[in-house]
Amino acid sequence: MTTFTVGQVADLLGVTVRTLHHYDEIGLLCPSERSASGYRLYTQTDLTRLQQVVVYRRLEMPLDEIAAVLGGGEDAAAHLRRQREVVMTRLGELNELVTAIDRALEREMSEKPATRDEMKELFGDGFKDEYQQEAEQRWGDTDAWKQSQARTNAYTKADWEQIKAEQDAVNAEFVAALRSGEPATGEAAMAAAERARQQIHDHFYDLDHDFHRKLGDMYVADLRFAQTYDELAPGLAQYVRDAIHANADRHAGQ
Amino acid sequence: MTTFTVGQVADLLGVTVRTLHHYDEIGLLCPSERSASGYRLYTQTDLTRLQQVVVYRRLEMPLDEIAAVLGGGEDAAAHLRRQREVVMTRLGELNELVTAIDRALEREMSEKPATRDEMKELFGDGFKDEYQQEAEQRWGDTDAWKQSQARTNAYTKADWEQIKAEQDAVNAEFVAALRSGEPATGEAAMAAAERARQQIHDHFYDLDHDFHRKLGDMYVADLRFAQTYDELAPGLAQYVRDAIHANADRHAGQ
DNA sequence: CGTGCTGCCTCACGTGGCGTGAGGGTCAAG
DNA sequence: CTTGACCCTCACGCCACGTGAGGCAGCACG
Repeated sequence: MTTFTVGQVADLLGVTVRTLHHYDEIGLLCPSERSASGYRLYTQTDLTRLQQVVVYRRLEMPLDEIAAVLGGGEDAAAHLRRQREVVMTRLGELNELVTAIDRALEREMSEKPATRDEMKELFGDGFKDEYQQEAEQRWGDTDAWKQSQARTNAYTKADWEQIKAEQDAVNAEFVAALRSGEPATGEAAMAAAERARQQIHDHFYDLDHDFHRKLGDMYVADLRFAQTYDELAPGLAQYVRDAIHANADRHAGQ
Repeated sequence: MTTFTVGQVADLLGVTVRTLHHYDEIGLLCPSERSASGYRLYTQTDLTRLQQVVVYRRLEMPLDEIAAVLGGGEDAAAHLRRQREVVMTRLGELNELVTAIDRALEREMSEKPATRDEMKELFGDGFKDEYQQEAEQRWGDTDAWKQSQARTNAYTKADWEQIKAEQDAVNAEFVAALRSGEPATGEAAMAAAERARQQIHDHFYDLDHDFHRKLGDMYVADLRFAQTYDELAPGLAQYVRDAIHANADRHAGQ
């Protein structure tokens, strides 16, 4: 029987000598022979087994699992099919990784996190430092505030543009509903209210229907909000507040 | 200034507390404040930095390199491109591995016709009896269907393995073309489309370019096909469809 | 027969990116 | 004033080896 020493095996299968020692240590692949002077001697059978190990290893399967599947007494074809499946899923993961990198690259190229000036340009008078400070004083120690700060901090200019667009869209829905003469308790107004809530929930902080009521009340009570709304359409602030309450009632009733 | 404790940060960014401790230890991300009692307090600046770290980590970049990127010049884009290449290389390796496994499988295969169970094992969810039946209802009275049935009945397991491998190879070509940024009307994409057609033609039923268009359209229209393709790469279904049409156009023009 | 040179052996510690306690302080709620 | 959920700092464990150190084995050359 022709046998091979560690070095030869290492060259043949593209692994290091240390790796073979390691596999021997943990009992994953013990050479079936030893020379008189203690040299490891690998037979053909050892080689085929090692071949399997190498394939599994390239799939980043942990060694104990490899030992398990090789010990399971399956035929070679079963191993190969299993290996194939593992490779394919790994391929999928790597594909996702590539697209993730691509997205990161894209963002790196065009849109670094938005600066304060860019925000002002976007939101105009609606975005004021002093207002920010006041808000922090009022809400600063709440979870919602922290969550909001954490998220918005990472938003890029593009993100903000999209958020702004969504806000405008929802506001347009409110205006349309109001203009059409539908009451604030109507289906369209409630749908808009729900979308408004969802949007805050998605982009800023967890917001349930109960807390949304308080926000709605504030839109009326706080002149700066009321003014912003009423500039879009007279009476809109109150209308939005009522729609929010109606929507919250509906979800509470269910 | 709003600050966050380890637990909050961990929840927000989906890492463990120990990881934050580790990043602090190695100096990759040290919280810029500490409470009187020694609690780590992370500021928003820390959060944005950590977010960068998390992103890079998802790309399997070692921590010291991440430190280099975040600490050194602003050349994050270059690093991302390098990472992309690394991942692409691994993708290539895995593709080679797949074909190697497929060749090994082919050798292992016996000559007996494949059973239904074996087919399922091979094609996974892509092969469903109900889908087979639906296909028969839709196409059962066409020549193509009969031809396909006649041929595939005689195929051995080894045959199926090879067909699957060929399919995967063609799909890989499409993915590569898509990734490279080449349009679906490009040479590589059209070549892949032609190979796809040729393959169906060889293994299943006579398929000319005109009918191939309809198949392509179905890849987009039928969610089951679209999903299978888009799992390989987002937008692949549409890309394949367009490549098929472009290829058909070319052959019609000649 | 000695002298190198290469290859093999066995310890045994190092590495990266954390996981997993141990032992003990801190903080808000009840 | 307790209780339970957090937080702290060590410090060792894990995997799959890498990387020597110190010492035989085997073969060619002088």
